[in-house]
Amino acid sequence: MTDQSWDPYERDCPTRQLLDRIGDRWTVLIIGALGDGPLRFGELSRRVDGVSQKMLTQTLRALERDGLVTRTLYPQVPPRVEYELTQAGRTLQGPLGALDDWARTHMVGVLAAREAYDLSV
Amino acid sequence: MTDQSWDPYERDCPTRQLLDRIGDRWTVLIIGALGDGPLRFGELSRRVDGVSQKMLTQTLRALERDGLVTRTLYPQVPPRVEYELTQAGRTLQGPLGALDDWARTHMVGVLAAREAYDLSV
DNA sequence: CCGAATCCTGCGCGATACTG
DNA sequence: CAGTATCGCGCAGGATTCGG
Repeated sequence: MTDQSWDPYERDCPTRQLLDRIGDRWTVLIIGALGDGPLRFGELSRRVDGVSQKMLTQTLRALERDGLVTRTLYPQVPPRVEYELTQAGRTLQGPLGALDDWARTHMVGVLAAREAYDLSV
Repeated sequence: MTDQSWDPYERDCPTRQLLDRIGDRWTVLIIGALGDGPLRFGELSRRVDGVSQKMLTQTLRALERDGLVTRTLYPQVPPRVEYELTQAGRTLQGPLGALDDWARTHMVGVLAAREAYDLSV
């Protein structure tokens, strides 16, 4: 063994792969919105304020592709589609919830630090 | 009170603010790299594989501005600068570590689901 | 109601070159 | 070693329009 105790962030490490996947503006918010149970397309777009139809569709497709969300089409007219977290998707709720808690606790301080810094410049 | 149990993701909620802040390719990796203790600029750029000088500087400045990282200049030649997590910055290690653990456990499955999905299309 | 397809723009970010 | 300055492209993603 070497004395290298730190495993560096290589380009293809799991952390990077996850970041590439959820590191956009909408994925985390959509997973959060689905946390309470299945939602229809329209309900989702209302809960995630400001998301465009295109990005909502695109993000949901990606989540479905990765096995984190299921898409269920009820063949009726008008069409009804429901999205729901899979088992795997639900395992993300914990880590994401921790981030959410951090945000509620610390973001005020961060914003204050930012203002103070700007004044000092 | 209303029967509205869900607090929607308004444009300025803490979650969104945090996401706007750490939702880029480098911030999370840099905080992770600083988790073991202070590091110099050059050490950081070696640990975070692929980060450009520009993005490393830029991200570190933003972290300093938000009170998550301190920058210490040792006036000697050649110059020596060390970056270190602040108390507030260290409180992020928990939530970020949880995400990291998730990635190590589940990303393989996600990648597999993705491949399966692509084949089925 | 739920999407797909197209067009168009901003700016994130990498590459490169230069300072103290 | 640790930055700053400038240029330029790629592409995420918003607006809009059309289909089932």
